[in-house]
Amino acid sequence: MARARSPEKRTAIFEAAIEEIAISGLGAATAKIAAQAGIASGTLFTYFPTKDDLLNELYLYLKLQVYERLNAGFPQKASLERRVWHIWSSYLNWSLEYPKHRNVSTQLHVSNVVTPETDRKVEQQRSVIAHTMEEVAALKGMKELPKEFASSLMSSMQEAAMDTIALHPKQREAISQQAFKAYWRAVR
Amino acid sequence: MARARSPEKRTAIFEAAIEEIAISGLGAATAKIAAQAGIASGTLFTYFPTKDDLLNELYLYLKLQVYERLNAGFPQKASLERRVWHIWSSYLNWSLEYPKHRNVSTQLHVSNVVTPETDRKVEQQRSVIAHTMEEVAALKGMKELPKEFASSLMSSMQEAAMDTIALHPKQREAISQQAFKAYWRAVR
Amino acid sequence: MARARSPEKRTAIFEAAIEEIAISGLGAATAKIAAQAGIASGTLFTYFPTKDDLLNELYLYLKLQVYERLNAGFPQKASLERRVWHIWSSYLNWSLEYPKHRNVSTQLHVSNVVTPETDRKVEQQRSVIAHTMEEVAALKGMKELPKEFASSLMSSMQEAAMDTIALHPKQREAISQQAFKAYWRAVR
Amino acid sequence: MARARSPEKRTAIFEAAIEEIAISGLGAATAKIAAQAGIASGTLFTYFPTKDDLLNELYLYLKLQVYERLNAGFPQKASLERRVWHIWSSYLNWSLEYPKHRNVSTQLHVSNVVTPETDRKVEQQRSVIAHTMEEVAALKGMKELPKEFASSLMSSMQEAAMDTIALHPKQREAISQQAFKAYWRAVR
DNA sequence: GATGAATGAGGTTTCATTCAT
DNA sequence: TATGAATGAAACCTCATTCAT
Repeated sequence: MARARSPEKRTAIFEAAIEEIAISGLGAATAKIAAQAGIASGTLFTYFPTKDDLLNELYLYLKLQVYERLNAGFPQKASLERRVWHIWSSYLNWSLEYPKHRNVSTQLHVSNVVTPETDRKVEQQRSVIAHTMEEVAALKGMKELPKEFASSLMSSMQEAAMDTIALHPKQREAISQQAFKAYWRAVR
Repeated sequence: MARARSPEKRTAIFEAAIEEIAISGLGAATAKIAAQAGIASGTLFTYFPTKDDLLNELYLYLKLQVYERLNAGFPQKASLERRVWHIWSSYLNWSLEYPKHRNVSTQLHVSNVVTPETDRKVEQQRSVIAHTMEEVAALKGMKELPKEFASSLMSSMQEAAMDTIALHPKQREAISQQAFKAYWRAVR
Repeated sequence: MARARSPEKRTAIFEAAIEEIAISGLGAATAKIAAQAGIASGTLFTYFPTKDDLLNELYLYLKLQVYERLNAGFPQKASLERRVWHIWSSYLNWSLEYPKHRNVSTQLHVSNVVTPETDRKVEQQRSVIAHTMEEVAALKGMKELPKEFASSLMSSMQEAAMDTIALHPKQREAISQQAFKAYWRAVR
Repeated sequence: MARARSPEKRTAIFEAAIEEIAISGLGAATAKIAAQAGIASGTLFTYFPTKDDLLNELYLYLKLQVYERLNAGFPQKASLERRVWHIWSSYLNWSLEYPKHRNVSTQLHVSNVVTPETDRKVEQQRSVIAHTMEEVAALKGMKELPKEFASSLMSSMQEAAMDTIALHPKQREAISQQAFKAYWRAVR
């Protein structure tokens, strides 16, 4: 499959897919996605051979976007707590800025369309935070638990924080900080 | 009088739906669900006028099942920590015993098919644990946060625990207990 | 097919069918007709073995009702014009009183569900007016035309009158009389 | 550019619909219509989004065909009687040449599927004959009646003529002329 | 490469009819 | 006899994908 010509169109398809999937779920019609992206329905298939391919690449697109955000301004030399706070707040802010992106990301995660191959590719991009999270996993609060738990715990606690922020949008910053403190108590 | 509508068949449809949705997602065909339930394709629609109705009632079915479990043997008079542990372990055990139920419950939760009406009905059944969770929300670790956070945090930490147990099934009991300790540190 | 017990229910089914067919056309569901008639859906089939049977008997029911109306007070000994006027006005009044009945009657007439057998039965009831209409067919205006034309002409001119009355309901009586005069000019 | 939507296929669908509806009524299956038109079942819906849309456009198609016929060779400058005769005979000939078209046109007219919107579009095409029919409405026989009656009367008398011709096809021309004379007596 | 008409399998839902109660 | 749950064929419509232009 020759890489398709216009990267702008590729991105437009992703953004259109996010829009449509947020409304109609993963059953969103490719024709609607194409229309929303401003291209013909057939054109979509010159960029992605299959709807499943689109969905997998979309998952990658969403995840990489998050990791790029985490990389940007990552305080390599700061204390562990400050580095973890960077990860925490970067992801939380992304989720709150792009609620549809997060929703679609979750739908894809829960569904069966994401292949192990795709999961592996995502995993490869985690390197930036992987080292930091390993340090967290070695802290007293986590050391009796498998090392994956610290990461899993962070994302799930962020879910909780986001749900709460959704109900009290004005207290966004305070909730983010207090929830992080709770996380830090749990892991330390 | 004609044949009465059988509750067994209703349940069979729910269980069949869980089976099929776990495999194919919310797009699972009603015809397949009916076949799996051992009834004719049309019969499904004498129990649920619409696929969306089925999905909403299925969500209720799943949630109520969990709440029943929590009620059973709830230690009303025990210490707060013991009561919270009951909630924690009851839900975790249910999820691990019925992984498909949990998966489907999550798919429904993330999707747009669950109506506010259904959500309200679910909320009504939370009374059992509501009181206990309010006590948790008043603890030092949570009192700076909106009161919904304590509940939200528990279910999200359970997600993390379950994900970890999925990777290390043999350490199930240990992970459950350690993760609960982490929760308790976070809220206390 | 043993004649079903309750004639009231039979009539209720006919009236319900008229109501439903006027709304949804001949595709009206038997279940809806039954519901409208206040009986269970299965019961309908103890009165009529088949939907087509119901439709045929309904056609008969509607036609006989009209002929009964014509018979009532038919001025056997009056002049031809007065007798024709009786037929004209009786039918017109019936149609205007029961517009749904007329509509359904037309739908059945145009469709393919009415069997020749049913048509023959209807024909048998025409005897009352048959003699009078034969006299009309012998008038100067009609004698160059096949004898069926005079009857056909009358019903079609009534259609025209009814359409016009529908637009000008207040002039009902005047239109009826003027249209009859036009008819009489055409046939005389 | 992609394949253009072909007017031939559109027409083929209309003709197929006429064929099928003449046999099975308005309940004729879209799949059967598509097969009869020589296209795939789904293709029908690229031409008409809905069965109801197809039916409405079909009604328009049938009506416009008639009006085109009336326009062709309309003797603008001839006497009123000759112009009315043109309308009379054009429509009658069309109906007799295409009995299925007429049958379907009637079924659609009686049914509830034709929207007011469609009726309005049909009305717009009447301009050709409108002027002539207004002259008829001003004649002595019609002047006591609302002006719509003259038109309504003509089409209903044609119905009568056609019914009679159906029984005596060999006398077609004679019946047409005699029936027209009867019409003329009625309106003059 | 881009387009969008064409395809037909498959999805949800309806419905006449049957039959256990 | 009356009931209405059960049936499954068939209806309408959607949609991923192909392919002529």
